[in-house]
Amino acid sequence: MAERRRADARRNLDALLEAAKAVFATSGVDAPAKEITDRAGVGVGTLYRHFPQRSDLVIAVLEREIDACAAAGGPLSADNPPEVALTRWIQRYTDLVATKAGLASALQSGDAAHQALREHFYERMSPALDSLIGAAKIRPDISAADILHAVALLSHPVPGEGPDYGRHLVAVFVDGLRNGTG
Amino acid sequence: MAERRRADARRNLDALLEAAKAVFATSGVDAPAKEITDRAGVGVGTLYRHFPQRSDLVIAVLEREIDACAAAGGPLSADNPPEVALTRWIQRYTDLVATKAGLASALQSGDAAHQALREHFYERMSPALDSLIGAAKIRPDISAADILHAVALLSHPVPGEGPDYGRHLVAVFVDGLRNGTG
Amino acid sequence: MAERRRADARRNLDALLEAAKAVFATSGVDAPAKEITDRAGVGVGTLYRHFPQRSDLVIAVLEREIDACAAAGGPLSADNPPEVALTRWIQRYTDLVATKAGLASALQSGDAAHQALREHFYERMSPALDSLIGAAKIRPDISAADILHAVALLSHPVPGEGPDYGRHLVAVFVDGLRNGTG
Amino acid sequence: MAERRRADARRNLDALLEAAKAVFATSGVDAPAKEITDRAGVGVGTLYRHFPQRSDLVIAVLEREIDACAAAGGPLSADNPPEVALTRWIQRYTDLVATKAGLASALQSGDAAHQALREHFYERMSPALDSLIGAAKIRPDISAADILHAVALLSHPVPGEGPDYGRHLVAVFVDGLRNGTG
DNA sequence: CATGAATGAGGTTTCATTCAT
DNA sequence: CATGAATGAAACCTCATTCAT
Repeated sequence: MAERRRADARRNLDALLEAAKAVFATSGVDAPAKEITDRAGVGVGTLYRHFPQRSDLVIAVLEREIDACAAAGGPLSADNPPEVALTRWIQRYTDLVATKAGLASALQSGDAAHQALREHFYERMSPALDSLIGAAKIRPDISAADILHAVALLSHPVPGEGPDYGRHLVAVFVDGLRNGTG
Repeated sequence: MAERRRADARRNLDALLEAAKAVFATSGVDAPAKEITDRAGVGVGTLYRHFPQRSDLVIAVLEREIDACAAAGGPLSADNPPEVALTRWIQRYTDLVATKAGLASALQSGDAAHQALREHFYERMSPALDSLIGAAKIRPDISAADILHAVALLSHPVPGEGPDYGRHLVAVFVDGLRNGTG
Repeated sequence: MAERRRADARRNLDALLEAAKAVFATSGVDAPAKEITDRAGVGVGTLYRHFPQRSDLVIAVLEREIDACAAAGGPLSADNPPEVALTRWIQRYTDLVATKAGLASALQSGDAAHQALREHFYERMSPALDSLIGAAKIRPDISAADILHAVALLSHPVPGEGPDYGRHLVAVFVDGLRNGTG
Repeated sequence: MAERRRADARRNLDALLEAAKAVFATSGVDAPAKEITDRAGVGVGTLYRHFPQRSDLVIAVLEREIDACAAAGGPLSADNPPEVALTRWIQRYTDLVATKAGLASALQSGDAAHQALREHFYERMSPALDSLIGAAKIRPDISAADILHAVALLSHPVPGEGPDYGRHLVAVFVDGLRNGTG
């Protein structure tokens, strides 16, 4: 009985995460709560029970992908020369930020509702990027946090353009990272 | 006589512009209309009389500075080698976008309410930057619009940081412009 | 000098009446005051000086047309057989009501502000219609006032339809007038 | 349990319908939403939840009576000769429109907010009247919709007169229906 | 633990009316 | 007498959030 309850709760939670993922992609992270709960087929109360703050939901939705991206740093630096590893990882990171509509703006917005997300995000990403930076040679006046921040900004989706546009701008920035050392 | 009345109207209009400038700086360009009118000491109707669309107000607040920035391109390219002129102008542009809180986000938001601002902005800035690009040698896969867009993104104010932070990131991007494809 | 002032005032008043006539026809009697004054090329204050209450303006506008319509009865009955004169006059009256969007409601509302209009309306129209009715043969249980009222209602403009629609319905009613006598 | 909640909701909904009915009768169908919700003792949000469009509320208020009137056509044509059935039904329809304040004006107003009401209304009434028209002989240039519209107009309540006045005018119109073109 | 109806603050926009010039 | 800028009440609609069931 208690198990059944837990199973139901789990199912609701999964439905919410799935729905939120889809809605965030189309309407951004500030989409109305109702849009998410309707799609998940649950009441709004259920959303608020599981995710009292909006960031809680955003974090939960993106957690796996954030973790996967952070974790990709190890294999990349094991299999590639440092510069290549860094470039590849930034590309992966760019794709993450560019394709998860709303992530970029949530990271950059001053909104207190996204504070927890920002903290979580940088906590995971900074160590991963730091070890890549340590191996590769980049200009010393730029930190991991700087890169994370800059790439997130440059990856902001642009209405008329596809995700390649952000990658293009990021490539210029990455070139600049090497350039300054010369 | 009619002059006197116009003086009153002018005073209100100035108060509105002043208030909007201040409010935009603290609360962004999407701040509630009431916040602006209260600060200006006028009724909401007065705001809507002068600025029916939100963009109209944003444009009015920033117009002089936008125009001044665009106009600075000529003297800069007359007095400096092309590369220096370009760099200096981008610095000036960075300062504009970075210090006018809300401008950066208004440019990047897909919000229809800011469409007129975006058009006005790019109409002024693109020609100015285009002639600087033509003289300086930069990678050919980047247009004036790309630079305007990227710098606006990188200049997004960051809560904990001063305006130098944006300049720092922009400097890296500008270094990347000089590279071919690395 | 005083004459010049009076001439100017008269011109403004005429412009207001002309503008109100046009605006009432398209936007109804509750159209924004600004719409009328803009069309007249005067300030709103001028409107309020001449017509402190909205009904004052409605009355002034409609009085002219009512007088013109009532006056048309004489010539029509002089130049046509009685039945034709009646039909033609009702057509003219139909056109009056159909194009003045607020006349019917002003006549029908219990509003004391429109009392003067109602009195004037029936004072002018009833004799005109009465002499036309007297010559033509219609059922005796219907008075001039009944016809004026019914036609005004049937002439209410219908969004999707042209003025012919009202004329069509009125034609049926007019047929009913003859029919009842048989 | 869920039943209890639904009972509350039902009570609110009934209160809204009751309040709307009363308010429509005194202030017309365009009365402010707040006037209705205050009278019902609920928040505005509750009104918008149940009736997103103004027409939805108007329809809900009048639905039963509209349906009852439409349904009366069958029995009438079963029990009476065609002409009598048509006349009786139009009388019944006249009473409906004349006594439900606001219905007549909502039907006639061009307001987009009442579009759905008009559609609902004509969807129900047209078939009922059509079958009565088919049996009775009336002039062919008049459709069911024309009659519904004309009668609604002629039934507009007149301050100084009772409901018989509208019936009188409608009777003339109905007589006109039997004529060809006179 | 889930539900979803209810709330009501909050934002926008429109206009009738006043009144200083 | 004319002007039209200013006012601010009023209406609309939307959601985030609560809480009784």
